[in-house]
Amino acid sequence: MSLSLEELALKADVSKTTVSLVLNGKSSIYRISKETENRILKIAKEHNYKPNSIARALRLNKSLTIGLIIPYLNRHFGRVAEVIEQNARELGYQIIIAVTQDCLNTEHDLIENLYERNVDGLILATMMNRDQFNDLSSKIKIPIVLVDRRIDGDDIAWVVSDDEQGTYELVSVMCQEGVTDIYFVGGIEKLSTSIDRLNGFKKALLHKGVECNQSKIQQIGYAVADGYEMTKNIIERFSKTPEAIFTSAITLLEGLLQYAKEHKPDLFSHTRVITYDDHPMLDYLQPPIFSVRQNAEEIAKKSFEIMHGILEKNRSFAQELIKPELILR
Amino acid sequence: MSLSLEELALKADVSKTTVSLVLNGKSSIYRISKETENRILKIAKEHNYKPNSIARALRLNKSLTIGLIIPYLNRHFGRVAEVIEQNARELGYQIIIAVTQDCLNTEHDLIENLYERNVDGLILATMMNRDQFNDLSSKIKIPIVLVDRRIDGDDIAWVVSDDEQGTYELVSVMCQEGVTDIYFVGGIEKLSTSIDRLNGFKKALLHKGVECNQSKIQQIGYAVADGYEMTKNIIERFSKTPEAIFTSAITLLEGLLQYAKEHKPDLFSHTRVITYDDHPMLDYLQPPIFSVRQNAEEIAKKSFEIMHGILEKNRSFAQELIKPELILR
DNA sequence: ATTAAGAGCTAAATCCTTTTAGCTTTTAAT
DNA sequence: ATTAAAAGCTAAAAGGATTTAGCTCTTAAT
Repeated sequence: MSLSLEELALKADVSKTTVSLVLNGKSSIYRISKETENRILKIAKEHNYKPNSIARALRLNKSLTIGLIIPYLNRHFGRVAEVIEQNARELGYQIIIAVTQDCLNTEHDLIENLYERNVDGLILATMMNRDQFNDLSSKIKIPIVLVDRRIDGDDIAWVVSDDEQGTYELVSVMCQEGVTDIYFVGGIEKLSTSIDRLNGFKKALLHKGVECNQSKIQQIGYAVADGYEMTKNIIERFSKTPEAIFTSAITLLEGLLQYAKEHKPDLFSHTRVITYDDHPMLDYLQPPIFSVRQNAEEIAKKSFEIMHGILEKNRSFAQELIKPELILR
Repeated sequence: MSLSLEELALKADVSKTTVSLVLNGKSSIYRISKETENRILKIAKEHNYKPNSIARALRLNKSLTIGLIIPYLNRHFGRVAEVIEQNARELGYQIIIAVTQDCLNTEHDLIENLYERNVDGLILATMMNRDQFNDLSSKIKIPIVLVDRRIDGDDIAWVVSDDEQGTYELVSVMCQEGVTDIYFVGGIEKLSTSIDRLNGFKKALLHKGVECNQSKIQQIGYAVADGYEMTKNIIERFSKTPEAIFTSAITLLEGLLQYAKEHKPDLFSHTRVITYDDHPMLDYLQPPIFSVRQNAEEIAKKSFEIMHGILEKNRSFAQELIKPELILR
């Protein structure tokens, strides 16, 4: 590494206290003379002095490090992570990423692990419910910002896509076209993403005067295989092919496509498919699949902004719904 | 945070030295009695003692943190990062991710930044050439493992996909079918990924007795827009539509698809398209696009393995070519 | 009874910064 | 000439772990 404060002090012929004060901009408060100040600054610059971040973290009890815990580093969360990282770095923070694979136990382990490793805050795409989260909050004395998946509560900070509204608008487009026999291919039931998307789905139908039949709703999980399974159920269980299927994540759409390719090549001639989440490759699929694009950049930006506000400007929690965008092809 | 060594020592009625020795498994070396040892272990367990990682890092000059610098957190690098993270965590390491956006200056800044932040090693998808890398190596006293992009050199550790072989095999499939009028849509020219893929490309043609015409080779960059541009060049510059186009990354394929959609909807009726990198959505595109799937998991695993070997088993550098897989649809 | 060896443990230094409390010297005021 | 205030700087502690050198007490040997 580079020089230490002490070595600088030696070269400048002052104490390390003086060097530290000068470099931390406290010269005037401590009446360090302009001359000494300049000498120190010059020497520090010449030697490209950088304070040892670990010693600093120990003394200040502040590591300038944020933990980011997400289910996967897939397209969506990869983009979220990328943007959080850039925003964080600009303000002097580092990001430590950890991946849960949507396993609650793993999530708990990772939180504990990062907490012990002295991160200053956690940004979390959680699987916890409210009780679990409250338990955690009482144990952990660093700020937490939820991302992508929210938990109801007046004092919980979160930034999520407006899943309900996005789904509502997308499904409404179908309804507008007279298509109301729509099946819901959903993810992990208890997550806010599922709850909100299902609510938006039902609302759109209701708005058209159609009560949603419970048998048209499936919720297994967010894996590709789950999408395959649910599609299979829909196709095989009902004699009539559906007018439309809504998949509530891009992975579920992948599962649907896989099933269709293997067992139902003519699916698209009878059935419209729409999906939450967008993907550029959808532009090249026949027939066109309408989608809802989440604004990953904005989600990322806001979530770090809130974290930063809590850490440095002692703002308190905040909640943000980020508008997604309809993509009609 | 949890208790400190000192507080534990107080409870166990011994010095903090003793506690430290016991917890670090040095009881017998320092002749700590079984009785004392057990008492300390019990108390430590009861209070769920975890050493303060920052204090430890300061004292040991070892942060158990690895920096991972990659161009983007896209599908490929996202998966690589995810697997590196999991492997690292199992062995007690954390990963700090930073993203260069394929900008050399950013890369330099990030390396410096992570180095100052006391990472123990760097895993790097670099844009540097050999001289730049040597410069860096002489300044930076931590191990570096290159990933995805290699730099020639006997003492440089890297793990990359066997780009030449993968491309050779893929292009050979076309040649086997009698298609030899193939265009190369390439990325950043000086990177090993480009050099190796181009070599594989040429080799496949040569093997079929076809000398590759320089005018069929384009190399701008790895962005989607670059793929669009190169496709445009190929289509507009030559009167005859090509028999086949090879895109050397999935982003470039996206650019091609975009151009085709906008300006050349019948491209696929005349032209075969093949690509480096795979993507599940390719399964659902018409016509089928052959591809080469990189083994991101293996690349990730090996690169952390090498890093870990250098850091803890004082092995030296190593180099690994990971076999990719042909996907013929 | 003295000495040597061994058992069992610990004081203090170290890693590098930050920060508090206070020291010495100069200048200004009476 | 004395005192008070200001100027300019620093010693030392703190943060929490690791590690070296060495202390004290017991036991065994002569």
